[in-house]
Amino acid sequence: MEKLVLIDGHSILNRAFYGVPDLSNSEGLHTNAVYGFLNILFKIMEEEVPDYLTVAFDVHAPTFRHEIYKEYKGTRKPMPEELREQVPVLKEVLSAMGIKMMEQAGLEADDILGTLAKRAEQEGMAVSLVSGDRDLLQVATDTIKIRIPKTKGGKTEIEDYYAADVEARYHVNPIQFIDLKALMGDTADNIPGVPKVGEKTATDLMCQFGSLDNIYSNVEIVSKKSIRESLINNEEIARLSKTLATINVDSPIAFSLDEAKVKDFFTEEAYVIFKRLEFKNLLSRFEKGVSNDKITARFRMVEELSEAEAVFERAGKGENGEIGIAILKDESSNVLAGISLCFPSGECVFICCEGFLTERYLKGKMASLAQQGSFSCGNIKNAYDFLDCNETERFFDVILASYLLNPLKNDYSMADIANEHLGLMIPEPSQRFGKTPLLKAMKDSPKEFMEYACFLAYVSMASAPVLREKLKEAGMLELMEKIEMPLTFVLYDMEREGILVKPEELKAYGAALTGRIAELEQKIYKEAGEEFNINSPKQLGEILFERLAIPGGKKTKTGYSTAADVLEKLAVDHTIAADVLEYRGLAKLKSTYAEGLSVFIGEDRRIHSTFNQTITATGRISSTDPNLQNIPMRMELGRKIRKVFVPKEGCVFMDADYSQIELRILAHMSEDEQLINAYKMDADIHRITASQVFHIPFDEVTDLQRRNAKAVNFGIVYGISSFGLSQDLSITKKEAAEYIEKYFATYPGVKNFLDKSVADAKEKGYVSTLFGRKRPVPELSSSNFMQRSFGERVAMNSPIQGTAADVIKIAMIRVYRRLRKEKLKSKLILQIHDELLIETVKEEREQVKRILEEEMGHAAKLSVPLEIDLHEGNDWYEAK
DNA sequence: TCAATCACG
DNA sequence: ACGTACGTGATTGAT
Repeated sequence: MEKLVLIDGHSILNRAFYGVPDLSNSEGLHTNAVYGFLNILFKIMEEEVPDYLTVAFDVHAPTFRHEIYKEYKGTRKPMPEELREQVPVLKEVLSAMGIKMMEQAGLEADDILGTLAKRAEQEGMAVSLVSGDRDLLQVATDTIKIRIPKTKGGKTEIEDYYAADVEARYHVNPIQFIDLKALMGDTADNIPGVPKVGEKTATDLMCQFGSLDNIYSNVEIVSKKSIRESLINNEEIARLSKTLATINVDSPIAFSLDEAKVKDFFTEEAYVIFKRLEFKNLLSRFEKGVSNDKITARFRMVEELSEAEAVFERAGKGENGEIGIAILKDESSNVLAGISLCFPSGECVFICCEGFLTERYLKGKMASLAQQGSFSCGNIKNAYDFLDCNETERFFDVILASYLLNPLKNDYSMADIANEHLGLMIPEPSQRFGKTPLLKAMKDSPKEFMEYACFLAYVSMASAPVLREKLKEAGMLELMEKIEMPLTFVLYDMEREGILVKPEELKAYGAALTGRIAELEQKIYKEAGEEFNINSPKQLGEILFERLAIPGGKKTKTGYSTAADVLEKLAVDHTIAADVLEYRGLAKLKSTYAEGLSVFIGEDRRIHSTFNQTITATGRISSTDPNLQNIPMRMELGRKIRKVFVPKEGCVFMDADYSQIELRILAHMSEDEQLINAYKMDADIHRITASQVFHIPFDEVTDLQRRNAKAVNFGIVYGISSFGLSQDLSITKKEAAEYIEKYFATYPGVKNFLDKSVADAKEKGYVSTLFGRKRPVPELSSSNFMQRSFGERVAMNSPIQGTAADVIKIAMIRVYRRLRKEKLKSKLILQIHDELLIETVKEEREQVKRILEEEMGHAAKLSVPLEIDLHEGNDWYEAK
């Protein structure tokens, strides 16, 4: 039987766009959607080997659906620019590959596809219809198969539906599926449904009545009153929706099967385009061999002890260049799958953790190997369990390097580095193995796993010199070698140490909240006059602003804002708002802290957070699982949680935080004389600011003036705007603008510096810290005012916040090294942006205190002193 | 998976 | 005129 494959062009392109991570060629053209589309296309072609192929597109022209329903959106919902620009590119590619495309004014792709599918079926052909859109299910039959590609855990899996599969999944046949959709509606296409009817109800109705017509013929026997009424009141809508949802399988289309005949895709023309789009691994399809083959040919698996010995011996002798390594651990069980090594020659082995090659053996070998030679790998912090060695100078973390080169990405992967810095295309592990755990993947497909493991080591080896060169060019090599790399081991050690907590007291803390929460809950229900979910902003908004009709209207795009600042205003006149605020506060403490933290307490009664080094745009570190950088502090009740964090037996906590580090950095970077002098006075900086800005003697500054000055100081660091300041101080925009003007008149150097930062960012596209860390500011070239303003604030803030991050990182490394050098047992265990917490052995108190003062105080040479506040205590509460 | 909220610096 | 402070992460409810 001959076979026709039909593809819904826009819908698959759309899926590919959201399923494939951002990708651009060197011209800055986005290519991820086209790339993803081609991958799906090739996969389908390999599976189906069809005789005919056609891709259908929608046209930018109204269809009959718009004529009968003007709100109809069809598939023309707003498309992000990054996707829109890829549509013509895809068409160009398909045309070069000799693939038949169809589009016709007045018809949607659905109608073309449905019509062609039915015609082909009548001609006795098998049809596969590929779309991301479930609407097409209505044309499924025994010979027309609807194929819906899904990105499941990164892997493209295709769901197939013949008519029987539709029934199995939706309990209705393909024809009934139209009625089902008419009842439910479709937000994407702006097709209205019957209110109160969702998938569940619609399915029940269809099962009972069989069709929309039949439902309305017997509407009086619909059992649920609310549903019955909704159906009766919305009959017109339901019928209209049915018309809109019905695919026209009898469209007037001229179609020549001959043009759709599958030919060889890999034409000269296509080659040129693929090359321009930089689809390197697709290019290989034009040649005999695959380009990755040359690399993978030198990969091999090691399972024998003798072989492993030989590899380690060779690695131990040192090679002419860095050795790439990768440690493959199963995420959930933390069991070692194996280790891969890649020699500078490109020769690469995966040593399987099996038999005589035990975890302990491999660990020992790697640890001794780490004593000498140079290594590169990704996420080295996770490898230190195997390389117990803090000589970070010889190590190079390619993931970290790639973060420094562009700190704005959401994630960093070896596949990404391979693509960006080596021009290779290798699959992400999720694409190879889906959600299968590593250990299982290794057992299921050892060859594939070996290739994956070796690629990790290979990419580390091959990309390290490239990345090092790029860092050098960007002036960030020293930042990498002197700060980021040494910090990896400090963070590793902090994670390993963890912080001791008292589980019983944490539990008691949570229990103490429960009573009051229940009390408030009842009180709020009573005030509202009904029970509802207080945690739902949607329901709360409806209660406050509709049921109780409290003025204070809309704010967010989805509905009413019930954020704290809104409720605080309402609380003056309405007890319920005050109660909700209190409830929220307590609920937050209970869920996030009391209960949230307790699940992270280990068998050693300590919490081991993860400190992430490649998350923030500015260079700060972040803390997750759990986040120990946002433990309550500002409110007394919340602050009490800190009492459960305690030093171990024989220790005290010593906590040191920089005093206004960001403002001091501003003083230094701006070289503003007045501000520098202010800091040399060694007095309350906000009071000095108030005194200088408002021209009042220092001793006569009122609390209000000080508070205002403090807000301005904060505002400056955030990238000042009169609106932001006016919000913070509850004053008018005009008054705020006056404050800012006065501030700038007092500190002209600051104004100059901020202006220069923005101008610099506009010119170069990035801003830099004192230590050379860069942050790109792409928003500055946006045509959108909002985005551009944001870019300006970022340009003002990032050098300051980023330099502060650099400084404390330097301090951490210095403190860490001093503790080791002086052979102290005290441990650095937490960093909270401008603060370090040391679990200090009691006998070492004086030494640790001196170390903190010296190393933090001298971490950077600024034109103003770096002062720290030091506190000691028997728990974290006392030590702050 | 996203939006809203709120904890921290 | 546009409509906002900078940087994070966890929890919750709704889709």
